[in-house]
Amino acid sequence: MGRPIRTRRQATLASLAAELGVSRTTVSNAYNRPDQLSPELRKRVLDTARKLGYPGPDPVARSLRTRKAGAIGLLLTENLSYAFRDPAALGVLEGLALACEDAGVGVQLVPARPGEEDVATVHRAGVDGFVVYSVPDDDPHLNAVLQRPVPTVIIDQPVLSGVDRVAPDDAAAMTTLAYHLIELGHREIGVLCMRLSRDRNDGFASRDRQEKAHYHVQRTRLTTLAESFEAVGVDWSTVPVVERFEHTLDEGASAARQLLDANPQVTAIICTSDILALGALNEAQRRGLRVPADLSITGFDGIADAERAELTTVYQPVREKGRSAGNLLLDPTRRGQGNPLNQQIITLETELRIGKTSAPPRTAEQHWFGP
Amino acid sequence: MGRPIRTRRQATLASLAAELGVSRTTVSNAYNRPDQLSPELRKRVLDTARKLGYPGPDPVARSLRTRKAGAIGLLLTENLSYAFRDPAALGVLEGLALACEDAGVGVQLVPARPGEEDVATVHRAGVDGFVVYSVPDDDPHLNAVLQRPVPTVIIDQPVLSGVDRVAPDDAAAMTTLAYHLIELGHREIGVLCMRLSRDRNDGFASRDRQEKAHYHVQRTRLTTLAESFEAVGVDWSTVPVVERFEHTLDEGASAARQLLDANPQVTAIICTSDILALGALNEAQRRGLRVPADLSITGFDGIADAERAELTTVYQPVREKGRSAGNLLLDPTRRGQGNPLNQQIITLETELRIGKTSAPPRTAEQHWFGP
DNA sequence: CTGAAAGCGCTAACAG
DNA sequence: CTGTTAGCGCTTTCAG
Repeated sequence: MGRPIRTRRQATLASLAAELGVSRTTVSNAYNRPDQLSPELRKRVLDTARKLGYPGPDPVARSLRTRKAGAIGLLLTENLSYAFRDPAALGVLEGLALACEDAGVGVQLVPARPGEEDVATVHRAGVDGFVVYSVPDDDPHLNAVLQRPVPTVIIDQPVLSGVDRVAPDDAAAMTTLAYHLIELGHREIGVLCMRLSRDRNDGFASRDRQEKAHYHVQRTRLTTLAESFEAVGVDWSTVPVVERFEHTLDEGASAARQLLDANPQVTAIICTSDILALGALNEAQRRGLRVPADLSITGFDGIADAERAELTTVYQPVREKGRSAGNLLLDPTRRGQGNPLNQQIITLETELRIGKTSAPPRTAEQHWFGP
Repeated sequence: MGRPIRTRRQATLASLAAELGVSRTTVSNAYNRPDQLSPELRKRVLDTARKLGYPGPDPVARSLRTRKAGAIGLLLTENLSYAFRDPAALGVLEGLALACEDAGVGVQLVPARPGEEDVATVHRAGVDGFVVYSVPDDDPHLNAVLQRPVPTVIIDQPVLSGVDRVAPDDAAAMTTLAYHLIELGHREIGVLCMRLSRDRNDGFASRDRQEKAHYHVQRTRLTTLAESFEAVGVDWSTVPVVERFEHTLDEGASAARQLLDANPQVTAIICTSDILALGALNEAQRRGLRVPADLSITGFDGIADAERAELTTVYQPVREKGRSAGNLLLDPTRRGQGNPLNQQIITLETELRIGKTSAPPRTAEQHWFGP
């Protein structure tokens, strides 16, 4: 028999059908609807398939026909190395993967390089929907996703008309945290935050920069903080806010160093993430500052390491964020998306977790509002 | 104009061409080969596209035509929650993602539920290749992947004829580690290992079970260990090996507890992963055992937390594993895969890292082989 | 620079 | 239970 030996993918559903002398439908049914043909015939089909080296229906062709790719795309901020090191981001990814796994749907990480205009990757992704997580609100990739005629869920992004959204109430959470510190008596504070925009600025962030930040979460946390403290008479323009582009313990430490060098009077450092706070903790220790006696430090996110360190922080259910987003996307009852009237906004609960890194400042009198 | 308002995806390349009065080729070129038509015409095409709500060429149809999906599939062991919590697995994922990002290719996490025979997810994944990482060697999903007519790279799996493979030399690494302990004088040892097969067995693992383990890495590490110690007169059948299905610090601790309760005489616990070792460290501390004075503990992998704890361990470049696998898959010069003669086997370097958790046993004389 | 022709490989009615 | 008929939406020679 002169059949080619190693020319893969020479066999196709049609050629198999021809070889067998049956119709394409029958072969298709052998794979997709076993109940639609006799077991014997099915066996014959499958056996011949094996003999011919036919690997089963081509997934892409099937997707084109059925209009289902069997995967959803995940658009993450910038370099993946960051995403894979950040526990909060990982939690989201895990939650999403779990939801998709339950539905037998794949999760495709769509490469989205920062600077490049290679929005093409978004256009080329064969997926049934997108989840967009924590990208700057002016990211061209986000725009490209919105262009695609598939349902999209955004996580931790500003509300967009007609687009489902999952996020905690960052503003409320931050307000609660702020008042925790305010009630303890802190008025001289400093802030550490993550990158505010796509351009790198490792150092103090002006109020203008804070308000114009393109990372929605950071912007919200900062402006909420400002409002809370201004409500009790603190002039926000005097509050030092140090920004870091990279999100690591070391950068948190160096940011704290920069902050404390310039503002030794601060009694509390509020960080917009646990990672930064943990780094700040290291720096405090290095300087011989006792926490919380000499300095209070707070985080945000509630990652495992924070709990271990008994950090005062805001816990947010990161895994739940991913899972909700996945469920929203996969929910078969929610057809007709893109319709503003049918938009879902899911707000997740957060929880202030008071650890051992916050206490009244040494010199200030306390302001108790309670009994 | 009676155009439907919200019936998404009504516009197609063909309808756009018709509307414009040009050929489909021209429209296609407007998107894929801008240099093949005048800027004016291109602009007109794009403008009309926007007006008609045409979102650009359909990715799936394009994939069918070009025979390129623009993504590679990743088959991971079992539940993702495990993969996303294990630093070694994450390193692999990160490395792979990095390599793919550089090539503008997506990474699709293919859901592969443990027990289920839902190999369908593998058959349905529209990808240009697969990376398989650390699944049991009898996993049906692996088989399904091998069936697909696309290139595949396996990581940390037994060598398979004609399939590219990336892995460290686990045997050599474990031998080196074993001799480190042997030279220190340890003869009474115990072992903690990860799951050996798909069936759960939290407890002692018989030698038979060790040798028949379906997780290649675990099997290799254990059998190598056995050989090394038998070479210096230790009867391996007397060496307690405790297995754990879940891979967490707590399970490591509980495994150590089980081991030490039954075998208080051991002077060293060798763990097949850092996580287990770190858990064992916790348990030692809980019992008031000093490490390494009273008990030596070693890990395997070289994750960040191990370094922080100054654990004696074997470092392996996990990120590099993922990256090499990705590069192998994406290398355009390596066509004609599946050919045994063209098979690539990449062996990664490992490094014994002696930390502060290994020292001579208290009571034994030391056996120096050196000067 | 543009168009016509020819499928990529498959599934989904709808009849028989 | 099986076959016929029609595309899914796109790219790509190859001529003009």
